[in-house]
Amino acid sequence: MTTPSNNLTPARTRYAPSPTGNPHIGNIRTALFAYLWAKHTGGQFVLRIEDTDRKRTVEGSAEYIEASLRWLGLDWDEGPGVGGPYAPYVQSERLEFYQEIAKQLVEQGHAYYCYCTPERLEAVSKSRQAQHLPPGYDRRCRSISEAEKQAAIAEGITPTVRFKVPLEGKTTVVDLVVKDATVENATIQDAVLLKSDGYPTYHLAHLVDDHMMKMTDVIRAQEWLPSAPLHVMIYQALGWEMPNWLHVPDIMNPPGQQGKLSKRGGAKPILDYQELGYLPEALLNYLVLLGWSYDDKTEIFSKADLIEKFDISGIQPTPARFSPEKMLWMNGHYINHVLTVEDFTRRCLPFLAQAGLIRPEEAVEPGDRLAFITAVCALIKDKVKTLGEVPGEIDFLFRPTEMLEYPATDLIGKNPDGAAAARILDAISSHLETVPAEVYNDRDGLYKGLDALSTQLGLANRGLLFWPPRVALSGRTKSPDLMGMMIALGREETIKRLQHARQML
RNA sequence: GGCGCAUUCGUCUAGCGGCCUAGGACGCAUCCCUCUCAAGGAUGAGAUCACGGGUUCGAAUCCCGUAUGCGCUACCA
Repeated sequence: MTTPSNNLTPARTRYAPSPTGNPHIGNIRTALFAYLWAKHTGGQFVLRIEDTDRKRTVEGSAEYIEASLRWLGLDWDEGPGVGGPYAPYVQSERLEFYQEIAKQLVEQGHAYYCYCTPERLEAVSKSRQAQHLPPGYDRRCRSISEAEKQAAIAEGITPTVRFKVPLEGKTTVVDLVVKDATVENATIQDAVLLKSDGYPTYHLAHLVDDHMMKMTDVIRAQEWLPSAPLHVMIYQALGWEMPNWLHVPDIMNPPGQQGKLSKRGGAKPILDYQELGYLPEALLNYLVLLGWSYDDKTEIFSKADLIEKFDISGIQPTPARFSPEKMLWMNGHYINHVLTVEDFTRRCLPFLAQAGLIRPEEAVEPGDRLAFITAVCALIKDKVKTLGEVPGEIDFLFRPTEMLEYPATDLIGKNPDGAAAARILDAISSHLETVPAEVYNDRDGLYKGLDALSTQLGLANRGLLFWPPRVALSGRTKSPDLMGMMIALGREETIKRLQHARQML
C-alpha cells in the first residue's frame, strides 16, 4: 500500500509486547518507530504476542494492545487477527518450535539440562553476593555427574535448559542507535532458555521467532541492551544470521519525577487518551518527537510525512522526558490548524453524545442536525485542545433557555449598572427583530449591524454592547463568538434568551 | 557491588572540527490584534554545550578520566 520513497532494503520489523497490562506511551513509541521504519523502507510491520510467562499474562491485555494499535492506525501486516506466512504469531501457540531448538542446542553442546531447584538457586545467588561476585547461577549442572542426574530425575525434577555461555572471550553487540556494547563473556549468566514448564524464556522465544519470521531489524527498548550479548552468542551457536539491533531509549517521567515513565508520571493507558479527546495523529506526532527528529525546525508531520521522512539515523540515544504540556499543545494544534471543520465535527459527535447533548443515534447519523452541529463545533474549533472539552464549551447551545443559570450581575460586565445592561439588551432585541433573515444569518452582516448599534447608543466601545448578550445567550462570561452563537441559536431562541436575561435585571 | 548505555536552554531537540557571539519547539514573560476566552503575530528571559584533562591552527563536535542519570544483574519480559 505504501510505496517506499527510496531504494532501501525493505525492513521487516515487529512489535512484540507481552500481554501483562495495558500499554502506555513508552511502549507504543517503540512500536511507532518499528512501524515507521518498516513502512519507510517498504517492508512489513509484524505484531507478535509474547505470552510465555503464564503467571503474568493478563486476560484481555492482548486485545487491549491490539485495540490501541488500531486506534493509532499502526496497522500490522502480519499478526493476530490478520495472519501471515509465519503464523501463529502468539508465542504460546509456538511451543514446539522453541522446544525443538532447545533440544538441538543441547545436542550440539551449546546448552545443557539444569536440575537445580529454586531453593538451591536462591542460596547460590546469596552466597555469591556475599563473596562480592555477580549474583546468579554457578553453572553447576554443566558438569553434573550421570549419577547425580539420575538421582534428580528419580526425584521427579523436571529440568530447565540453560545456554552454555563461552567462558572466555568478549562479545560485541553492534547497535544502530547506541554505541556498540562489548562485554566479557565470563560476566554473562548461563541463562535459562526453556523453563521447567516447557515454556521458553524471552531469550529463546524472541530469537527463534525473529529468525523464523525473517526479521531484519529488531527495534526494542534499551533495557534489553545488557542481555543483547547473550542473544548474539545464541545466534552464533545456532549459526543464524543476526538482524540489525536498535535499542531505543526509554521515555522518562516529566521533570521533577524520577525514573522511567510511570503512571505516577502521567502515563496513561493509550485508550485513555482516546476518551480524553486526543487525536491519534497528534499523539503519534508528539510521540515520534520523543527521541527522534527530522531537522532543526519541522515538527508537525502527517503520517504520510513520517513514513516518507522517518529514518533510524534520527533516533536519539538519550532517554527523553515525557511532557504532558507539549502533548496537549500538539493536540490543540491539530484541532485548531490541521483538522477541517467537517472532520472536527465528525470527531466531536461521540463526545457530544456521551455528554447527552445529542442522541446516540445522531452520533452515528446526524441527518439534518448535522448543519447545526457543524455550526456549533466551528464556533469552538480554535478554542479547545481536546475533543473532551467540546461539550463543556457549547452545551448551553443545546439546552433550553430555562436551563441557563448565572448571576444577574454577570450581565453587567463593564457597563455602569444593570439599567445600562437592560438598555443594551432591549436595543439588541429590537434590532434583531427588524433585521432581514439573510443579514441575520450572515456573520459579517450581523456584526456590522451591532457595531452600528453600539455607536447609536453612544457606547465607548463595542465590548460594552457585546457583553450583556454574551452572558444572556451562553450563561457565562467566556464564550464563543457572539455572532456565531446568535446564528447557531436562531433568531427566535436568541431573542428569547435576551428577554429572559432582561427580566433578571 | 558488578556490567552496560547515556550526558546541548526547565523540557523535546538542531548540531556529526571552522557557518555556533549554539538554531527551532513546548512552557514562561511583555506587547500587538481583539466582542470575552482562545487562536494568531512580535519581542524577551533562559544553555560558559555535566566537570577535568588531552588531540588540533581551531572542539558542543574526536580521545581519556571523573561525576551524575538510567538500565540490567529471575525458570519476568
